[in-house]
Amino acid sequence: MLQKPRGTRDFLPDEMEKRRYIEGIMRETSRRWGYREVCTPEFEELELFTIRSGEGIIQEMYVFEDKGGRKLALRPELTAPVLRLYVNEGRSLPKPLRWCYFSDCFRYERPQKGRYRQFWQFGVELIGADTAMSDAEPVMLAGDILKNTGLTFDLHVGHLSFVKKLLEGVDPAMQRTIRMCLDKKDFPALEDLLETNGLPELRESLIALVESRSLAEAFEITGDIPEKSRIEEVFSILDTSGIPYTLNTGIARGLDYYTGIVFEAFAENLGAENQIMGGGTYRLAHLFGGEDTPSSGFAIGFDRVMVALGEVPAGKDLIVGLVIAPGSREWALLVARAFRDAGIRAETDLSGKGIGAQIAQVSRHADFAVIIGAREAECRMVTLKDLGSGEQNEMTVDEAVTEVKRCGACR
RNA sequence: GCCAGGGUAGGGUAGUUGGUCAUCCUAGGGGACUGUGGAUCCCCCGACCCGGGUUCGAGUCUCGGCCCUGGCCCCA
Repeated sequence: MLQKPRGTRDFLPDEMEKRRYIEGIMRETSRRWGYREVCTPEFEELELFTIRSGEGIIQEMYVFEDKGGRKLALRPELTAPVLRLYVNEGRSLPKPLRWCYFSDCFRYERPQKGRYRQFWQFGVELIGADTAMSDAEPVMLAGDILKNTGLTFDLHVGHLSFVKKLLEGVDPAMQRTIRMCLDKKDFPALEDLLETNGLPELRESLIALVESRSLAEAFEITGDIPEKSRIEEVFSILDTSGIPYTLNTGIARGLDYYTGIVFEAFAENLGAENQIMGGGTYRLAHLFGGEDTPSSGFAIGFDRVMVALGEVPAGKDLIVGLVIAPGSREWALLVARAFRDAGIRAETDLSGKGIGAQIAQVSRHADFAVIIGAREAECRMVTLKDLGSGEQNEMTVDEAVTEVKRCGACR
């Protein structure tokens, strides 16, 4: 038997309804902040993804050549495509641009809990603004979205300038290695690293910085830095907004295009892959042929959010099953139309069996049976049977629709 | 790429020191049943992950692969 490719998943209706419900919360929250949806191609020129990350990431992407010999890749993320879109089409739009997206991405990696080869990201990009407010907005929006999904999470916010200041003058490759240790809070490895590279004097200040829990503490360690007042303003906005967050000056965020604010969110019960969101301020547009443009954004690992949420009480549809006697089909179709026009999910019998068998069938999943037999068809009525209580009455279609809607409203 | 534990109908399971036609539950389909309930009864469908090896004989032992679940690495 054919199987789905490794690291991919099928979704049955029950699960799709939950996913759409949560997705809807994310979309609606973004809409309320003024973020409008964009969509980019499922695949892009390979170069779009290697241009800043190097050839190394090719082995973790789905790369292929089309019939015209073009080197293409299934998108492994969405920030680069969205910025490419901005450079191609968005430069003459009034700034700032507030964009969001919800799309699938592909990475050729070893699957594990919360990590799949096809996965969905919900993200936003705020392009063309460079103020404390524009630094803070995506952080606040990310917190708002995650909160509205009902998730329990920790939001960590940091700024790259602190660590950069302490590592001034250190070889860039070494800086990255050090930042990775800080990100993981792997202090033994950090000590080793500093020791063997003749930088032992950094040990105390770096560890103190990462452990610091207030801006004042952090600035005490780094001394004055040019971005100080901007950073203070951003965090003061976050404080004023009431969003719960933790200062974390150790956040490294994988690659180097982040410029200032960086933030991440973590959920429980996710095992090793517990990061559900990451973002920051960055500069990318110039790499894709645009002007140097300040931007800021984040992406949420949608599948991880779904895993972390566990059971989601997806709103159950109220279901009406139409029980149709032979000869009443014409009237039944009109009745079905009336229910559907009223927004009610109505399913007609397909078996052609007897009334009793149809009711038995319908009662397995529907809330109401609408019985349309010869008697009802003749006088243009229906019999509405509440499958919960067993009560049934003959009435007009309008009355039946009203009655079902009334029940739907009070559930 | 590495490590650990797994893989028997759609789901869940039994299978002895290797020995009929592989157990049971559930789900699914059909019927008993042409004006009223999810029941019951009957019938049907449906599996040893794949391949080599040992053996008279492999679901069982052995090796390799694939896949699943976690973890490491990485994580744009």
